[in-house]
Amino acid sequence: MTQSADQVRRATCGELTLDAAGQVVDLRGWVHATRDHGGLLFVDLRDRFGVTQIVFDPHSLPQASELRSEDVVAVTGVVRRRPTGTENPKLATGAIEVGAQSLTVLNRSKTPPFPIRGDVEVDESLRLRYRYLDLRRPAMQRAIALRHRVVKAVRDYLDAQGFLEIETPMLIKQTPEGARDFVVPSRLHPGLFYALPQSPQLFKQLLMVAGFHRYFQIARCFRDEDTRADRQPEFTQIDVEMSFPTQDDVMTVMEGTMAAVFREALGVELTTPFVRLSHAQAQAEYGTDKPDLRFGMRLCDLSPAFAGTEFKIFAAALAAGQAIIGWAEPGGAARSRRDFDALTAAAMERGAAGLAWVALGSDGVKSSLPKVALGEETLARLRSLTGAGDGDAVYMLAGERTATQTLAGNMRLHIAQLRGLRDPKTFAFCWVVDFPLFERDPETHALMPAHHPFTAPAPGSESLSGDPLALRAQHYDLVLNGTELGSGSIRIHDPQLQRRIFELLGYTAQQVEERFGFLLEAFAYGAPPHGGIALGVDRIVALMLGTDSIRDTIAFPKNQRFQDVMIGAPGPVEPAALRELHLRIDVPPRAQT
RNA sequence: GGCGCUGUAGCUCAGCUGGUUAGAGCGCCUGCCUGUCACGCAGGAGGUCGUGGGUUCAAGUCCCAUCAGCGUCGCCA
Repeated sequence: MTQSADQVRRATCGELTLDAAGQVVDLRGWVHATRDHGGLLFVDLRDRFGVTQIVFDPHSLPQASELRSEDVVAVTGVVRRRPTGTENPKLATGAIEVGAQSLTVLNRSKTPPFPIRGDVEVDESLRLRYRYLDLRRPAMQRAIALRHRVVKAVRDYLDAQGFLEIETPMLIKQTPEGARDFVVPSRLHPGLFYALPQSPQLFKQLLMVAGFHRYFQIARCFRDEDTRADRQPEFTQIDVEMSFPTQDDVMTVMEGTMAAVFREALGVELTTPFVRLSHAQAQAEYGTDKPDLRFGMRLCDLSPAFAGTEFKIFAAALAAGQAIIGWAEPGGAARSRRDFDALTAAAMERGAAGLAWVALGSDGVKSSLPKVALGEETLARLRSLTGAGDGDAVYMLAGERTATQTLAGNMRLHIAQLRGLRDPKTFAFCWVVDFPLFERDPETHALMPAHHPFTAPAPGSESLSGDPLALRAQHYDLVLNGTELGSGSIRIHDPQLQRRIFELLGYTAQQVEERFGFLLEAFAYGAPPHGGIALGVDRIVALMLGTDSIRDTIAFPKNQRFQDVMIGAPGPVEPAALRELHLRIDVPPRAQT
């Protein structure tokens, strides 16, 4: 009965087909399901590669009746064609089964706290508590495998384009600007601290100074910010930097990278080059700097259509120098009064004073606007400006231009959501370019970089003269389906220009020397013009999966409060460790958990 | 830190205006079953109703506090 070792083939649970019929195989895996028929026992054996049905004869292998879900076993047996009519087309291995000759239980499993089979919704905190079991479930197996293929496609593509993958340090120095740093005490240098990198930004620029020409890294980044739904204290970026590029060069490389990623990992062909929008155009037509281009409903300025209007609210807004922003919803005329009221309420929840609408129904025009405001001429202009036709609805919001565009952009997304236009299987990429170089902090009114202070001004803005807010930057964002995947820029390589930027941002010469002296010094030794970008891996994978949560793309994520409930992190450290580090804990009692 | 939603069996959930012994499906345990694959059939175990206090003759249900989870806003140059 027993086979000698060289006749037994090790196989995975996903590979056996009719071609293997007659072979004696050795399968190892987890007990996925058992179906005990008394005189006959079926066990679905599972590993990462699939599921294979094992058939036991309980008379010859009585211990098979003891098998339970998630036990780990080794089975040898003969691959055979299933009896006609009992094939399972849902299974890749469904044409065959393995008639068990021997069974070894390698390890028993307790009953799992939630089902491994199927994609049953389970409370996320429980999943994270038992992440190693959650990861066995099909959805997470798919997600982690997809993530692997994404990263592999990035490496393969960039390698072929002449990029070198270079690691940069995790223990670096605190930078007072930007997000809060995670901090690591130094034992050898009492009282001093390392910081974990928020990104490898300065190191990749130094790698360009070092002449590596094209660098990338799948880089872990750390930010000690407050919690947010779609945020993790550590996350992963595809970090890229190039020497001597134009903005277009960087964008072209990233378009190729994304095309390779979607082709290799998902089997989806992207159309390149991606759509490019100026920052101003994105704001005007979509009310955001990360537009969702899966659907239309572009915003437009309807102020001209209401010049001289008798509708007091619009007239007052226009007189105050404000704008009327509108957009058309195809098919929107079919909405009921109740629908329009609900949309109005949604707009007001978002901060609008109200929402005006016009339904261009085939049986006549209905509107929230008074008749005096909707003459033939006004209607004609609404149609021509928004592109609305019969059967469509036009919406209008009045107020301060930028805020109203933002609000309208919000409502545009809301309506698209209601209509199911935000299809997770459609991938609409775009670039947003021509960003301003600086913004003003709304509270302190301090000038701050729109991207970061290493971003080069656009041609025409290099002199840094005039209104700083009017300066443009060689800064570009990659956006997918209304989500920002990442930001990049051409960097400053001229130490004089870099110093002037720091100066404009309000740094003293001493601060610049302390924080960025090494960078400016490096630039003094023949720094090549350079530029790059960083894209969020977690987000890319989440969008490819159609999930809202980047936690579903990370094997061992932190929960919403940035804790790992499985290993219990963060946790206290031994008093001896604190003494060695010359640290004393001084936590107010209420802040202790 | 603010606001909102949710905590009932191992899991997913139901439980009305307060009223007998708190239910369902799945899972788990036992038995039966030779072609199932969401196997079937019969039986069974399993609950401090998040925690503490209050109102009431009576609280899973009402009130207060608190903890936890989720979501959201501030924050993320």
